[in-house]
Amino acid sequence: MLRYNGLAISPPYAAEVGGDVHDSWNDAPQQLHRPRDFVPKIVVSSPSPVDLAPTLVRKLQRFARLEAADIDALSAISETPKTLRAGHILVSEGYRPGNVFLIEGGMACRYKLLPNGQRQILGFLIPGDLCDIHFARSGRPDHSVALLSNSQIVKIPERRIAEMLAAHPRIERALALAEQLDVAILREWLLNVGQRNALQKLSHFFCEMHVRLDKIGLVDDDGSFDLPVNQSALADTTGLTPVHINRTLQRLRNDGLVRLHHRRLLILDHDRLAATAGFDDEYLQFQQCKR
Amino acid sequence: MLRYNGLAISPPYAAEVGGDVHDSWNDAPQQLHRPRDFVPKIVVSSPSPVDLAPTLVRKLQRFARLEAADIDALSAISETPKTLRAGHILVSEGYRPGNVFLIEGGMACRYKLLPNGQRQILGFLIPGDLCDIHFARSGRPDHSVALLSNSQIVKIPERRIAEMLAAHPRIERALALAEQLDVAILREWLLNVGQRNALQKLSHFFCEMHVRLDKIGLVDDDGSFDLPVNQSALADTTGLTPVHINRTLQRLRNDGLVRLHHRRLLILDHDRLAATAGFDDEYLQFQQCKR
DNA sequence: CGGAAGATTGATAACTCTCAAAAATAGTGG
DNA sequence: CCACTATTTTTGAGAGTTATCAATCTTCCG
Repeated sequence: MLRYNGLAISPPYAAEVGGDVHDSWNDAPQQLHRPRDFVPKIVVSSPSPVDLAPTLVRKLQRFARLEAADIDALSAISETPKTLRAGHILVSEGYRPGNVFLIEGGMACRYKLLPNGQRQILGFLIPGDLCDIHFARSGRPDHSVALLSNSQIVKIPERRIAEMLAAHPRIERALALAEQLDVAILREWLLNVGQRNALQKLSHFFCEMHVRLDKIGLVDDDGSFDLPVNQSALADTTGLTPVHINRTLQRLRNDGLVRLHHRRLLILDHDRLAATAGFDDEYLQFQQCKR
Repeated sequence: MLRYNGLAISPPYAAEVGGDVHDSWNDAPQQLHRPRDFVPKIVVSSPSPVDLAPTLVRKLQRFARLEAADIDALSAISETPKTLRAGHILVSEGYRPGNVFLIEGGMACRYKLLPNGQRQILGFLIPGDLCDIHFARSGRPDHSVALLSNSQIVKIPERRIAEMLAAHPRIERALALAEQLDVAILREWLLNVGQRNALQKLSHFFCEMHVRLDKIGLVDDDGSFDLPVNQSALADTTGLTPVHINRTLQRLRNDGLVRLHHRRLLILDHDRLAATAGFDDEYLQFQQCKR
């Protein structure tokens, strides 16, 4: 039952169990294992002063009709992103971050650890996602956030966020709605982990990431996208075991549904994948401004 | 794997699979099974005009320092509660409710259904809980809410809620924080269902309900409280099977930890229960105004 | 090339599920 | 108030999915 053997818990997470990371922004990368290169496939954002936080603006426009002043404000709070390495811990459970982080490129995940080292991944943060308005405003975070790949991260001081929200109610509303979507995803995950079998869990996760990344233009024409996870991370996402993930992955591969190689997922037959998952993207369609 | 045999899905839920309930406020009770009496043990609220929505005010005061005007506003929107029967569906997935419901007494649960009838319970609503600000403001609900026991429910039109929130930012903030707590609970549930074994899952759920109900004064001196669930509901809460819940419950009982009788849970040894669950109530302590 | 992390495989165990039936409990109606 | 019925709880046996353990192979990076 316990799984604290170096497989499930990669060094950066294990290190944190007794750690006391506060603001690791300028730290040298913490991970002991080899860093994986972040290959910005679609978003080739070498951010220029005129095009700051493009991912955030694009995302929020799905939830509210932003005006020029709003977009200016968003640009004003967005510093140039900094590239942090895979394994970097943005938010550590119990320690008030004091900052909000914006994922400009790359990927991160929320997770909780059990005292014995078991890890449950609670969600994935993709470009445009903010982490975390509420950590900053209230209490200590009840979970941690770490980078899955080398990622471009914008750090925004808590105070500037607060000022912006106060001055721009449309942004505040858009963020609140965006968060509602995150909660809807969380609910679907509970259903996924609680009720479906291994094959369904894994394929459902793949379908969800496909839809989410497709919305922000990170899926290639051939239906492939970056998914910087190893099989342990998939295990901690679905509540399964790395070994069982391996075997389930093989089934999906042999059935001609997906291929996961070089931290990229290729969906070969989207319809059949969705069918085996029992996937219905309705819960992801929550947004105010449909186009 | 499938479980659509009358055990897991009680009639009211099964009936809803193909149903189209919108506003069932004045409907005759929908459930086919025998209604369970709601015995208001602690809250003996025969609500008088001067003491409306006491549960909501008390709850929100945990999250913000409300002033007299705020409390007046809360009283103003609160009609006299109506007693609805166990099984009543307050919110039905996909159908915009148009109202917000306040649980004044009794208990309800959020849940999602799979096409084959499997049900995952997503959370419990206890007195003082509101359901659901966000359903009203945006999109269609992605899950349903049903009463677990005969309950006293206040119906509040969407528009009145919106007006109140606009006029009383402290209330809005308190509600937002209250919702953050709900999300923290949801995250802990995902950890629970994903990573713990049957014994831990069940005892963790019991610990959580104990803390939540204790905060609002619904736990007796002897450590017992109303928990209007059958073993199928516990199964759908934890992602287990009714049969396995039964056996796990027996273990807890034989170990002298809890007794569940007449829809009341008696915790015999709180410390040992928390120990077997690996329960840490930190995630439930999220609140702005500690006293 | 060397070493570490990750993926894969095989054998075995364990937890949890399924099925089916019996016992107990609670609400219904005469 | 008692019999009657539906629901819920309990039990047993057996099956199945998933976990565990341990070794090997592969890949990646320095």
